[in-house]
Amino acid sequence: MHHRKPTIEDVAREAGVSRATASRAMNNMPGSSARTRALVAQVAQTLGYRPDPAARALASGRQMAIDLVVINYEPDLVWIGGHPYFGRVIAGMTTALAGTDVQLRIHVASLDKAGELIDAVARTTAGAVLVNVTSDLAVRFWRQCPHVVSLNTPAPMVPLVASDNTGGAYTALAHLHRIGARRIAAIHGPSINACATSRRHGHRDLIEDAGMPDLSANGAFTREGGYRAAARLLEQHPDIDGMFVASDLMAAGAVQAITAIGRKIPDDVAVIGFDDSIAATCANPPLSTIALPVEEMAATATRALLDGDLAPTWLSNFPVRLITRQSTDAAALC
Amino acid sequence: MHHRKPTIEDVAREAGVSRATASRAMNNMPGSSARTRALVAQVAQTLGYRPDPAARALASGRQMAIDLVVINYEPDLVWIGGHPYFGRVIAGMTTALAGTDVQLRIHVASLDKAGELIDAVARTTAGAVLVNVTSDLAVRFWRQCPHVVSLNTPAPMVPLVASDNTGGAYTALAHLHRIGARRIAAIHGPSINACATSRRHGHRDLIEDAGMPDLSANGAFTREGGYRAAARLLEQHPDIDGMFVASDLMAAGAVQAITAIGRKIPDDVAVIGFDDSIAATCANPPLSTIALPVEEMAATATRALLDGDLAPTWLSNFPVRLITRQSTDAAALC
DNA sequence: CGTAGAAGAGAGAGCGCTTCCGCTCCTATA
DNA sequence: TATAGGAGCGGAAGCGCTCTCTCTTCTACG
Repeated sequence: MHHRKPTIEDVAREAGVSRATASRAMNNMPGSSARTRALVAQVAQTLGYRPDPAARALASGRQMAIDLVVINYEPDLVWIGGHPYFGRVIAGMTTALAGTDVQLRIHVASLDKAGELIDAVARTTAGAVLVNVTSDLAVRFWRQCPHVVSLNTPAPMVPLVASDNTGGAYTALAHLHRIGARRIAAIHGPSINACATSRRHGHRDLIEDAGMPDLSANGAFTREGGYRAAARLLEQHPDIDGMFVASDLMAAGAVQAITAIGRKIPDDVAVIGFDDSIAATCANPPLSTIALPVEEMAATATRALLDGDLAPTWLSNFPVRLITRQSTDAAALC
Repeated sequence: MHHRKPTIEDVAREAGVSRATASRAMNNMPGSSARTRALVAQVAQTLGYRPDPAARALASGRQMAIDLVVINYEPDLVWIGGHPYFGRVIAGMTTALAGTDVQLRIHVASLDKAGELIDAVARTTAGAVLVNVTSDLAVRFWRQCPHVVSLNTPAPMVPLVASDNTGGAYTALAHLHRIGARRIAAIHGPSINACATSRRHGHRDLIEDAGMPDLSANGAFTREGGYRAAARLLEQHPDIDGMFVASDLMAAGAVQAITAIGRKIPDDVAVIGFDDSIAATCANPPLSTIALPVEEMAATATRALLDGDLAPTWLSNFPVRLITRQSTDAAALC
């Protein structure tokens, strides 16, 4: 037994055939008899042979990989696990990649190591999707590797797949207004986040159009952030009858804060979230929200990468959709 | 301008140096002057040169990748996005991989394509973590590539990283019993799922020990499943004063069903979930639950793969932890 | 002025695999 | 029986890169 891991050469020698034949046999290619095929398979098995993916990729010229790069602003990596968004992105990319032999690789880094990661991935990737990557880092990536798409975060020159966050926020607030809410509070996300900023704009647009006061608070995109912000707002403005929350996770917290002080949802306070993530359906009552086609967006980005048709300023504004549940409509089904 | 993508050869020629020099310069290796380094970088830039990862991996012998294989039993791939578990697994693996130059690749397939995927990945991987992969498929994988760890699903011979699901369920039910619940209903997960089965055992153990009746229902691991099962149970057994639900996602649905008919949580019915996923904190009131160290388990599995110390029957039983929130303790902080 | 030593650059041998090309041999057909 | 066609296999040329070894040149010191 050698120490070195067996190569196809070893298999061929042991089976008494040529490398070419061994390769054909193991890959079930035409031009190899069932007999040899079995023999080679047998030898490979006993030798514990595993083809080297790198060598195979190099020789055959196929086998690409697309990279998903996620920057994590929170101190704890666990955040990734707690956030429903990434799973949806992965699901979308996986769908687009199904059937191709392109692999999906995941890279996550905290903000302080983001630069390193960006450079490392950009050097070697055949194409990448950027999630949560700030504008400047996205540009840095693009300069090293133009084969990249940013998800939801615009950056100069970098191809972008985005959804209509501004319009979504406007729609959400319009819905609250339509069902009669006039004292509508808003909880925004961190301004470092491009989506949060767009949603803020949608909010501003509607309250201007409807002539309503600006009752805003800010928080991190977490349940706790939503809870605290909502509690504070309710204290400052006891007459609030509607609440727009820029993320379902925060909205779930807001719902808890509202019921904790004995207000009824939606009768006393109607609440609407954003994202249509799992947090929206798990909240109690379930949250009306704005659905983003995250999977579809991720799939589109991936397909663009595969096809290579990335116009320099290519941009795609995915439409969002209002979902009505019990947090704004008591009669909605559960 | 050639059609073919530029190789290091092209860069070297264009820069008037040898391949070796170009390689050294671009990889910032010692033995190359700042002058050449700049020149080569410049040429590479204008040529749009991107090193071929496969060739590089082959030549250098480094660059591994670890694969995460997920089988999706639900009809819709979106499920992956909706389920908090996978994000946590990825977070754990990422943590373990940080600092190494080992890549993380993700593979997802539906049940009907699972066999193909298993074979394809097993043929080429340097090591894999199996999530949600049934026992027989895990064995099939292991036979082709013993460098594998199954997460939470035991399979003969396949190295396993599991948590104490049975003990967790017992603990959860004991907690309900301790706070005074005597008519405790249970909602179990699908029996195809190994975790669900273990939790079922924990439930059976406790109701036997405590001499309580078996008020059980089954459902898929979804919010809807939990909602329906809880509604049914409450109708059949109006005197229920506690509910053990085998997953937080289902428990979030159960909470909605309970409050929908006007019962108070935890005063009328105390509820406890399982997983400590995001669904637990988003529920209203927030759910007491059993926390699984999913990230830690995934990290352990990954490290084992990296180190290569996989004893054939290696097994690790991670302890679970009771988390108390308002669904069993009205006084708990939010 | 002579020589040791270091530093920079080039030649070339692989890494492990796929695949094109051509050879042999076996079978079916005239 | 002669021969075309095809199936099965081996030889060998790479795929694009890294890295060791060798050679050249340049600096520094006696």
